[in-house]
Amino acid sequence: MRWSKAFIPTLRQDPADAEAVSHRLLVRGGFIRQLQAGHYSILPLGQRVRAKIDRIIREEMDRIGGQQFHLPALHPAEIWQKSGRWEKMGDDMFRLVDRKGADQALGMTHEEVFALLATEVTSYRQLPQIWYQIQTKFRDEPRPRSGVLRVREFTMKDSYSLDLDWEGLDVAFRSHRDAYHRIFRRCGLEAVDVTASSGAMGGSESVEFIVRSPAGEDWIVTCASCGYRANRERATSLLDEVDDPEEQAELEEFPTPGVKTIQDLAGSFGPWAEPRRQIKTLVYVVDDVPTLVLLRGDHELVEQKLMDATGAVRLRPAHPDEIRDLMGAQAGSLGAVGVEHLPVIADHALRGRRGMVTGANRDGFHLKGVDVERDIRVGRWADLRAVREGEPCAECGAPLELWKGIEVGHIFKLGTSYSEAMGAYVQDPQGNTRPIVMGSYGIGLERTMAAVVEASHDDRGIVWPITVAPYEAVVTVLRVDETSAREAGEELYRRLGEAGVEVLLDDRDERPGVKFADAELIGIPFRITVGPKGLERGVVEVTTRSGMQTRESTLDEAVRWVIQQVDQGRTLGG
RNA sequence: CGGGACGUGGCGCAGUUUGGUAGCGCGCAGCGUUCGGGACGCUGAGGUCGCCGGUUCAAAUCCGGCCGUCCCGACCA
Repeated sequence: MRWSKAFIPTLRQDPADAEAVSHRLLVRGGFIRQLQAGHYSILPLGQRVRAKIDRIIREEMDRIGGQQFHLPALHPAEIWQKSGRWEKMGDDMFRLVDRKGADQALGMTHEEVFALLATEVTSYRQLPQIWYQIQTKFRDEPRPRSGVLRVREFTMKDSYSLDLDWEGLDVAFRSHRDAYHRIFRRCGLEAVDVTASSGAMGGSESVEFIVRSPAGEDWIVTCASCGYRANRERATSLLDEVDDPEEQAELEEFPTPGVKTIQDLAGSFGPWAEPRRQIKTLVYVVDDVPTLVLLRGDHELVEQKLMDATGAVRLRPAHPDEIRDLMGAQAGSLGAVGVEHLPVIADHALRGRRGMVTGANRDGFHLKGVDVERDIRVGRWADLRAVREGEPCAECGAPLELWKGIEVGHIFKLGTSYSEAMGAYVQDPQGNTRPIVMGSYGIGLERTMAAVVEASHDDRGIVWPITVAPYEAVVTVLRVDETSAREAGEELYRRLGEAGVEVLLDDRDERPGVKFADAELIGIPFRITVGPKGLERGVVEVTTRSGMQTRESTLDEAVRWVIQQVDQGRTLGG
């Protein structure tokens, strides 16, 4: 491609709306443009990058026996009603009505459609199967953000495994896990697999692939000592020693005027009211049922854990007026002591605690001497609290680390819920009819592209790994008005192209600074610079984008070297 | 959905407080001089000031409503 003919709209200044590095650089470099919040046009450079990621994914999916499909993006409501997700997906699903008045949905994921196709698999002899597609997904995200990291319309590789039994699913799950590691490694990413919550997907077990980045939205807990790693939605840690008083204390109400927060209370009274001696009482509406959620005063709730523990589909904090109606007091003076009319779910950290402090359900009053088991009717115990940095690992006791990352992939063990819902059964060797055991596996392509930028850039711009770079080399011609330079550039361009190198010829009539800055911004791995001055001495320059080292060589040697480097680089991680 | 900020040529911004001719830098077009790290001169094109309504002799500017975008919190590839 000749740069003079290419549509590569680079920007000299950072776009005003872009905060995240990948957003900033992908817009500045002319890879993407926004149409509306959460919807981006992929420009030619971005398309080339995505096509490379697409290809790597297909190679690795095919390697584990995957077969590629292409399914509709518009679905009849019936299939979603059948699986129960027409309701469950709520506002996240784009819905529309066709001219006949039939309800339609834009696909957020394709368990239903694939399970429907799986009804044509009728014998265990046809199993296992791995089916996949690379296709557009639509999710009406409440808050799209960070450029292409979180959008409402995106390309996903989704695959589905079909097996006779759970042992088969284990195999499919493991091969996907291995394939995902290869995919991300080939994209130049270091992705960590962590145990995660299954969320709206349902199922028994799930693993996320996370790339470390400050632009990420997931908090990850890892242990350097034993290798434990989990999303904070699932992570646990050891609790510190409890130093409650031995003897039973009397329950006693005491005035706490003006006290609204855990901190207020701790500050106004002695050590017996410190946060870890308090019971935090939250009111949540769990699938329309108001519920008290209890945590230790210094602990923070993870809402996903509450959803997982209750199996809830919808969860929200109660509104202030609801709280007043239910509890007779405002947030700040709430407690679960004596509460009979609401379900109470409590975090494990409160088990067996005594001498605790909590709200009295009377504004300006609290209770002390609370014995959790004696005074509170806990309907259910669960792990609800957020792990904090430095807490001891539950496996080995070493201090845990907490960091932010981007979720580029997620794999789920689904089980039989979708096959049962859609009627996908096979006969086993004994002639019994059994539901197909399914797994579901996803990778976000544009998000992967953005994650690469997040992980690989410098103050000049993007540093693409060769495997996903839009072009592998750029020939930068200085002084296109000078015949010698122009002809040498054309020759380099031709020879590299003939050798199969994806090469861009910067034949624009621009000053050197502009050309260098653009080539570095869009992150082409190798640059050959041709100018009249060098040519007088018979040399060109070869610059490596990562590290920005430059060396002089003859034209022949430069061609040879770049071809060799590209060949080597393409096999990265493969 | 809660909180904050913003909306003025393709991009980045000033002008709004105190109503009165729509401006700057970059980019773009033409010509010339330059050109191995984002050149310079001259000439020129390009704007419903997010939208609707109100106040006023007069609105980018004041008032009301709506829409859009970004950031922070709850959701996911």
